[in-house]
Amino acid sequence: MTGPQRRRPSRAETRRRIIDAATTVFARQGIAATSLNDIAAEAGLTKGAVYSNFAGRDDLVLTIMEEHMFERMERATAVFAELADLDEATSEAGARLLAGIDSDATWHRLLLEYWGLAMRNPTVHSGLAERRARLRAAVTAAIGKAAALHGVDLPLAPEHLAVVVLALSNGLAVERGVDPAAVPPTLFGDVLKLLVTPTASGSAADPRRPARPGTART
Amino acid sequence: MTGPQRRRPSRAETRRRIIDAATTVFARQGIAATSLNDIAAEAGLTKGAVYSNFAGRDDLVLTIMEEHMFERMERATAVFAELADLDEATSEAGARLLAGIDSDATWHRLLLEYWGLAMRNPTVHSGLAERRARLRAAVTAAIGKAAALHGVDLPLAPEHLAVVVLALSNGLAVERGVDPAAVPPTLFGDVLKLLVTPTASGSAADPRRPARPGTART
DNA sequence: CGGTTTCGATACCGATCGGTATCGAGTGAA
DNA sequence: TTCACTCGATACCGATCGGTATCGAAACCG
Repeated sequence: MTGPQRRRPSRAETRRRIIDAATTVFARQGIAATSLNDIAAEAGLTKGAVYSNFAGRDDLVLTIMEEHMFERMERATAVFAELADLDEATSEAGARLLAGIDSDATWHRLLLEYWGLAMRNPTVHSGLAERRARLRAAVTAAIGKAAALHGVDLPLAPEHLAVVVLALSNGLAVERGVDPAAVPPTLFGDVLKLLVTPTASGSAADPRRPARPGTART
Repeated sequence: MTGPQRRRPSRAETRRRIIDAATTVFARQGIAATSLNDIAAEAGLTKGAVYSNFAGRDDLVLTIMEEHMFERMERATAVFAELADLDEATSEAGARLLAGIDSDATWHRLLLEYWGLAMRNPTVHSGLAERRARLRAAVTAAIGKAAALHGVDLPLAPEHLAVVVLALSNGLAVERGVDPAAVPPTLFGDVLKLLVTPTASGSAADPRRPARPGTART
């Protein structure tokens, strides 16, 4: 006996092959420049297989982005690991975030292109907003936890700090894509350190406190 | 006499109408989703007029982005105006930058989409890199000038601070596009303040510098 | 084994794309 | 007034798009 050899791949296998192929081609060409034929060809299948497993192009794109966003959120919280020293924690987190910018460069491109779609499509926008809010909440929690661990008074609210970290992650990815030399390896960590270090004049989020008297010039 | 009435618009006029129309349609639909017919129709012309004034679609796109980048660079340096008080300067700069994020929201979308194209097209990439380097230099100079004016020792090198400001501008634009409520109006200014305020433990970018002894300054 | 269902390949559709060839009206100079 | 030239409208091209209809083989099931 040759065993229970499948003559036809299971539906789940086919679907996964399509998703993986689409991910590959999206990373190579971008979402807008990729046709269903490109995806099917990459998967060694035809358009028929795609339409048998997905409602259409939009459905396929949405599925892929959802999956990647889910996978990515889990890693995002792991960045703010529990380290004993605050300086080490910030520089380490910064290093990991910058490393993520490089290793997930294609992902950043995809996300920003998807963001562009979301800006013009309410349905896509609401989906992205929901995912993004969840990611923001996760990062916020991780930051708050790390701050409590090191017993530091953050000059910014954890939720605001989370927004800044996410913004920097995307923004620095853009700058690094344009000119890698413009974004030195320690920059993210340096900025992080400044953002978590309490100032002599108190919280920046509480502007009622007077400015530093030493530098006051009229 | 009815005067020297032009029976046919000048070439420059037609070219400008096309550029303006393309800018409008790009802002509405994005670059990738806009066809030459869309542009021509918006301008009240036809494809023939476009091909008579531009080498092709890519040439038109490049022309528009170049023009906008040039216009934008001039405004970027004006953000760091000369204000007497440092706190006021940072919050004012932050407010202007955030206002720019809102008012130029469509521009940010266009720039990020163009960035996505540049990531996959070496020619576009080099052009964008050159423009971006110039913008970075301009912001760097403006920051250095403002720092000197206020007599403050920046914890980060002006050129690095410029990169962070540019990154935050794009990154916060993304977050604000997803969820405006996630980016409070004072956030940019608050972050800026933290980034220009010397820390008690010394400069993060230049650890050799000793801790700041009070307000003493060279 | 046989009838039914599933699934993906194939062929095909209308629409639209960027780009080109052509042509006629508008234009400036002789 | 004439003539060479400019410039944009028009018609058209091949290619390609997302999507659909169909059909045969494999798989499932009683």
